[in-house]
Amino acid sequence: MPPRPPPRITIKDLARDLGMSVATVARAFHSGGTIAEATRRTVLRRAGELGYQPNALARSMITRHTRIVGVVLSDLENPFYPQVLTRLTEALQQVGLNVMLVVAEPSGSVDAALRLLLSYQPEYAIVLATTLTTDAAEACRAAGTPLLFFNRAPAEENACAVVCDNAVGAAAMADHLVAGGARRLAFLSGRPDTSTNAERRAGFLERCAVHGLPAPQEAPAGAFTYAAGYAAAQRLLAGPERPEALFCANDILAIGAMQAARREFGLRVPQDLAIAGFDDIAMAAWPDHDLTTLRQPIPAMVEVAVSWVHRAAAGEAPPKGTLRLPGTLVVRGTTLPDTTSPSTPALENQA
Amino acid sequence: MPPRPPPRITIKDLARDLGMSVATVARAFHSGGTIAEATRRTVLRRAGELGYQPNALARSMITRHTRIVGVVLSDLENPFYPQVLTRLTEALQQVGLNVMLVVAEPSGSVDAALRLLLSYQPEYAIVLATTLTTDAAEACRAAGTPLLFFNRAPAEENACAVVCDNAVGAAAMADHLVAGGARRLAFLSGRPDTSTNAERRAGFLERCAVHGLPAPQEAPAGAFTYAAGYAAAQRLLAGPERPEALFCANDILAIGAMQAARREFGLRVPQDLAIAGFDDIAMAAWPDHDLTTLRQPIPAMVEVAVSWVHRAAAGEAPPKGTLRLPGTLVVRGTTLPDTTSPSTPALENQA
DNA sequence: CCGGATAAAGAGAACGTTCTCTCTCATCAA
DNA sequence: TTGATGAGAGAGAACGTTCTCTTTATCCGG
Repeated sequence: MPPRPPPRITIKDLARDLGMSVATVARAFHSGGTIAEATRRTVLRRAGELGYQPNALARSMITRHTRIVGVVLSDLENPFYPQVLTRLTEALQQVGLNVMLVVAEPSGSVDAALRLLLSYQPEYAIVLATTLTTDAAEACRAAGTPLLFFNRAPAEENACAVVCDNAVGAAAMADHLVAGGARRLAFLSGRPDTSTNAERRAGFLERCAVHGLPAPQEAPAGAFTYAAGYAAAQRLLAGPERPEALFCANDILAIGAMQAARREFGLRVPQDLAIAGFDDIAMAAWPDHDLTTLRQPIPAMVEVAVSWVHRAAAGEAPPKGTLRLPGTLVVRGTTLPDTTSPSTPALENQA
Repeated sequence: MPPRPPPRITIKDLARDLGMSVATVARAFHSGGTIAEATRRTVLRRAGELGYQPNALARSMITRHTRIVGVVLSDLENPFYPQVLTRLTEALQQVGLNVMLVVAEPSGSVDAALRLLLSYQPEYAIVLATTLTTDAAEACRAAGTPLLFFNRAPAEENACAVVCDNAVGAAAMADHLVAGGARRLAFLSGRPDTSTNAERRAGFLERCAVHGLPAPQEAPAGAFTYAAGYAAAQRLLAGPERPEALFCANDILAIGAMQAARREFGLRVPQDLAIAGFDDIAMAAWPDHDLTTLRQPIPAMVEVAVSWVHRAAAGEAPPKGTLRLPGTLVVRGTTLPDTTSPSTPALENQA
């Protein structure tokens, strides 16, 4: 048994110091309740002097609101997610919510960590960049913690998710590549078991069919990493029918693929091979990559997520279903500019 | 006032269901205390069926141990820190500690967020990649929360910190650049107010003096970003005396600088200009960068940090002072290989 | 001058645990 | 048989808050 740390100053100490009752002092710290303005000021001033601050744990016990939001995360190596995590955390902090982080790396340790998280009675759990096992999801349900999937559309019907509209974005990218003159397209896929990969692929292939093109070649990278993109592109480009344009399931893959095209095959991008990604991570805008991509609407996605969490903390039931927000096509130097007249079928949601 | 969520199942419910006292059920869940093995199994089985799990908040109230560790973070855009955060969080999870995240972005909102964190009575606060205001540090002291600086060596005497030995690492890099034949060296600095920048600069300049070289040129980037590195290198290389080797305060700066050298001046790296960084982020190993750098000993740093936190949770006083762990020189393609005989003064701590 | 509002403050229960005592009862040596 | 022993279980306080209820002080119309 670990020994106890020195006791911190409590509301009782403060009340005794001020010669007031505990109830009065407590009233000074939260909005409801009737207290004279002068008294409140006295209490707060003295609290500041003594360095007293209400114990959030004790408060949470009785209010049954912890103001804790769990964030479950894997794949922080993909530069897209640090950006998301930063913005999400900041936005939650802004409304007085605290983030408890669970890193769900490779093995099945997710469940243990999630269970630990749930024991802190988080008001919401935001799952970033990963899906949960059935057991884990069930544990959340049993604990009464609503789940919000961010950037993943889970298969379950009554789950709640915020994602970029991957299919529409991928279709827009198909349009752009075709408008640049490409006829032989290819798709470089990431982790096959992710909704992001599946939706981008489906949206892309479908749009290619609409354009009357042959089915794009496919290069499975298996993971959303630079190395996987490099290797997959190497295999693809060594094939007999080299594509003219390559759409990658995300930016990191695209950057890896581009490097493979340049180094291993001496190809010029975009003249010999147009390359495009998805996400618009910061790196995509660097001059050495200058990557055409589809920007995910992170601010909007974060805003939606935070507002749902915030409203749930106020008692509102979380919405069901998957909300798809439109991304933006960002044309840079790795694809050819549109040459055809804009006669391709109109497509919504690109702004 | 937000309405109360539906009540979760408590230890009382479980005790009533089992026909046992609350005390007996409680004993089944923690190691101390005397309980028959059969009883414990019965309790745990039924708890599993009913989905009961002890409320960590209530437990923390009485044990005075929250098993919460605060992690204060800025600059998650620098790819070095996601890696650190991931490993740190995983390691803490492994020993049953939970991470509460505070993002301290630009403005003075750090203090508010930190105060919110402190109200959850974290057992430790790990400050990553940033320093705290005096007020914030004082608030931690008053709250009895020990502070651990990670990758920052604070000026205060009695602070506790784990860092890479920046000075020794920078000196090793100076040796390497000199061994490659360079005589005109330069240093590209990041945020001037950070200990990492100051120590790397000092170690580098000092070692250059030991080699009898003229004082290196200095290019202030002002921030640890790609864009800042690009711009600073552009200014530096436009000057009259172009350096032969450029040591950058971190990898992101180096990658930006390298791109500026290639694009803006058509320089070949390393023949016309050798470039080196610090950190060894994943990107440094990519073939398009292939950056010589000094690898920070993240696993060792994390291990030390976690062991301190873990021991503090067991009641041990946190150590004072700054622990400097040696990094590793990683030679890649952006610097010339050693040409001189290894006659330079010996330098410790490079393994 | 009185009775009833109303504002302000106090007393004590409650939240869901763990901790400290106390009690019961089987075991066992003498 | 008896008393000491100890394992196992129960009762109730405690943690630091907020909530509900009650009490006290103040004001005002009639």
